[in-house]
Formats: sequence, structure tokens, C-alpha cells
Amino acid sequence: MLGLGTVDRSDGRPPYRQIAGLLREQIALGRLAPGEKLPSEAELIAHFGVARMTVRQAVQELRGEGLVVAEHGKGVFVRSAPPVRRLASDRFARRHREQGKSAFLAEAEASGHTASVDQIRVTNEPASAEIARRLRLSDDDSNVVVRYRRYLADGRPVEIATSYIPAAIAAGTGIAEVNTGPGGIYARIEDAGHRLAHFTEEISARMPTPDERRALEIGAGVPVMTLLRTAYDTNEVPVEFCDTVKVAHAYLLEYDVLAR
Amino acid sequence: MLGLGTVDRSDGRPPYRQIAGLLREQIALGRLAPGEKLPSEAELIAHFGVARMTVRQAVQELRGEGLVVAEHGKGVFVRSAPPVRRLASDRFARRHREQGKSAFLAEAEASGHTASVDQIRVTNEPASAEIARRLRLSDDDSNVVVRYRRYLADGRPVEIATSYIPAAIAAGTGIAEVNTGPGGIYARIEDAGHRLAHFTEEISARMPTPDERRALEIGAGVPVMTLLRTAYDTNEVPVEFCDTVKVAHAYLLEYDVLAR
DNA sequence: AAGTGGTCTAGACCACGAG
DNA sequence: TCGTGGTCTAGACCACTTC
Repeated sequence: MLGLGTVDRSDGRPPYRQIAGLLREQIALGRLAPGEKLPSEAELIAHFGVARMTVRQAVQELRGEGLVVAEHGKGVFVRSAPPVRRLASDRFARRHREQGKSAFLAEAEASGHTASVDQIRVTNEPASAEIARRLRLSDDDSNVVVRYRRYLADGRPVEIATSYIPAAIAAGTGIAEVNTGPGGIYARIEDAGHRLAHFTEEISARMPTPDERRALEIGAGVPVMTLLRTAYDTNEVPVEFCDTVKVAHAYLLEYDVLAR
Repeated sequence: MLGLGTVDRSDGRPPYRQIAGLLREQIALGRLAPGEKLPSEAELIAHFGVARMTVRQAVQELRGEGLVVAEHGKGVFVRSAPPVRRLASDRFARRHREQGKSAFLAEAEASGHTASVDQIRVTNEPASAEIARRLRLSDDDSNVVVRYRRYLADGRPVEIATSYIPAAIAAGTGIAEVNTGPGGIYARIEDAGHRLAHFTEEISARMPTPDERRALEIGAGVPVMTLLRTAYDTNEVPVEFCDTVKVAHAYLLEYDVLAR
């Protein structure tokens, strides 16, 4: 009926691992296609003759691997892999801004995916010690415009980002508006007279926090990459600090380094 | 006694999340130091007055985040972070080689850690399709020298790396020897008349394979970063391809990008 | 033997989504 | 309302580690 096997009590592996393995196999073979719904817990309990916690533990393992996503009240569904986004090191090249595109949209267009941004939140607040350090803000003027947003590729969350711009630079530029206008915040920063010279980027990876898991709609076992970027103008003044968290398997970051 | 708080049944968050949050807080504050043992399940049950599955679910969340490691029969321990290694984008600068140091040792010295290399294995074999593509090898001369090694910082494995050098370039240079001599393989490649011009690096992150877990001595919930590097000489000829797998939390990669 | 985490059972009530 | 997954309880037996 379900086409799944059965648990073998004499097998060395515990039943929940066997069940997880059987489901994983169905997914790998494509018999459970991306987007398709797994058998419900009740069906799995009946099919395998085990307790509810046992099938839940099996499904938990697949969720941890990011293979499936549970939707409360609806069911558990096979995850479709998001398209891999290649981020070239020239993605902030001025020519993209001059065409009125933000870096994210320019990159998405180049790779043939649909891109969108949502959950934009903009606030104006005092900088934390870390942010003040990154932006070299003095104590008497440490206000920053904070821009949070979430990026989606083909409708799936792939990145959350928080930008911090010194309030003095953002003043009267539209940076504090939800819609920053053509070219994005970097275009507005240049409008304000700060010509961008270079960026430093710090990359690492880790497991997501529960909040990040929710925002990125990933399981507990799916790692994220963190990319911290600081933008400098031609006077070596930091004009923006951006903290991004990306779904690791959705990104390939490319850099070119001179041997000098 | 335990210094932990209590669960608030009227709080919106479920008890297991509250317990996870309290433990996470203790770890963040350093009151539960790296390597230290968490209260046992029995203690947590008594302290919070909940069922065993509830405390297990809390601990499960911390395990998923890689904050703690469970050891069967012993307890659950706060994971001790290995020293973070900052890799600056100038780490292959010629000046390091001219001082007779390999990139890894130069970087380790700069950050004040002890560094070592082991498990060096060198072979000479036909390139796979992927390697041949990366090194632009023709079918009639696709032999490569393959150098595998493992890097340790302060005695802990942090990276495994496999380099592929076209056999034609490696011939008679010492690249095929276990000990490549001062400056490492890049110095030998330059000795062979290929002056290095630049490198491209592709970075992503994922969960480790079982083999990688063994080599890096990490648990199943610890992510790795992958860095694929191709070295080019001044004629834009690829002279080396290097596939590295790093313990994610042990590395911070730094790049500088021009706004151009 | 005692303490630890790993797995399992058989129930219960709740929150969410769709009809 | 009904089916779904989310959380919780109160037990049980097992495997591993330490003494």
C-alpha cells in the first residue's frame, strides 16, 4: 500500500533509524518527490506498528537533515532544494548600481532565478558596542539606521540581512525609507557624497539559532553561512556594516585573490 | 543550587524551549564553561518538575545548535570551541613564501597558535573529470600529483586538504615528495617557472560526511566549510587546484573586495 | 552496582489548517 | 468538525561509563 518496507526488530539499528532510512530512500529515489506530502504520523504508526514517538523521532531525523519540512496542521513535505546562488566578488560593482539594480537583484537576474525581498523593517536606534566599533562611531553620535530584510530566491527564503548605516550619513537620503529607490542603499550612500571604495567581508558558518531557523524556514540540521560586510568610502570611512545569515547550501561565494 | 530559573507555565513558549533558553543563557554567560558537564537529565527533571521527554527535548535543541555534545553513559558537555583561525585574503602573499613559510604556518604564527600537519599522503594518478576541468588538462596528459594532508591547531584537527598539481608542472620539483621544502608547494611551483598571479576561491558550507567527521574528529551536528581554490600563473594557466574542508567554527575567512 | 543518556510505549491535550 | 503536527506525561528497558 505505502510501498515502504517494515522494521526489523533484529536489525542492529533502532526502529526509528530504520524508518528514517526507508523514508530517506524514498526521497532519494524520487518516489517521494519535492513538495510531496509524507504519510501522516497516523499512517506511519499503522504501517510500522510502532508508537507515535518512534515515528516522530524518525521524521525528526529527516527534519534535522533538512530533507523535509513540517507544516503544523497540514503535514510533512519533502523539501525542494533551493537553487544555488553564486555570489561573485564583483557583485557590488558600480556598473550594477548605475543600472539601477541592487546587488541581490542583479545577481539573481544573472543566474536566471526570480528574486524577492520581504519582511523589511527599518528603525533608527543607538548602536550597540559591536556596531559602534565596526562603524567607528563616537559616543556622542552613535545613532544608526537599522535595515532588516529577508531575501527569497524562487519564493524560498535564502538569506536574512541586517544593515547598519550611521544616522549622520543616512540623513535625508531615503535610506531610512522602506523603499530606498533605484540602486539600493549603496546608491543612496554615494548620493550622500560617500563614494564607495571597497568592502571587507568576514565569512564563517555555524548551525542556525531557533530564530534563524524560523526566518529561513530550515530544519535544525541545516547549517548557515554568516557574512559580515563593512563598506568603506574613498576616505576609508566605514559607511555601512551588514550582517547576513545565508542558508549554506543555497550559496557559493566566489573571490579572486591576488598573489601579490 | 543549580542556579537555573524555573519554567513559567503561563509563558507563551513551551517549557522545553524555556529550559533550552535557560541552559543556553548559562553557556553564553560562561557559567557553564566549555567542557563542563550539564546537569544530568535526572537533575533537570527534579529541578524543573517536568517529564523526562521534556528535558530531553530541551537538550536536543542545544545539540542541534552544536552548543553541547552528548556522551552516552557520561553526560552532556558544553562543546569547547577550538581557537578561531582568521584567514586573511593576503595569506598567500609572496612575502610569506619568501620567508620560507607555508601559508598555514605563517597564518598560525600570526595568531599565536601552534600549528602542525599530519597524515600527509602523496600519489600520482590520472585526474578525474572534475579535476581535469578545473586544471584544463587535455586527455593525453591528465596525470596529477595528489597531495592530501590534515592541519591541526593547538593539536586539534581543523582542516583537511587535497591539492592537485598537473604532473607536468610537478615533475622534478619536490612537489611529489612528502616534504616539499621551504615555502611549500607554491614556492616549488614558482621554482618551476610558473609565477603565481592570482587565486580564485569558492566557499560554501554543509554538514560533514562520516569520513570527514572521523578525520576532523567532530560530531554529527558540527558543520564544515568547503573552500575550493584554483591557483593561476601570470599566463592564466591553472597550476594547482586545492579542495579543503574546514571545521566551520574554527575559521573566519576575510576578503577585501574593491567597489570598482 | 550505580549513574548516565538512548530508545520505546501508550496514552493525553493543544494549536493549526482545511472543509 | 476533523485531520494534522506540537507538546507533555509517566512509566519501561537497554547500552555505555565509571567505580
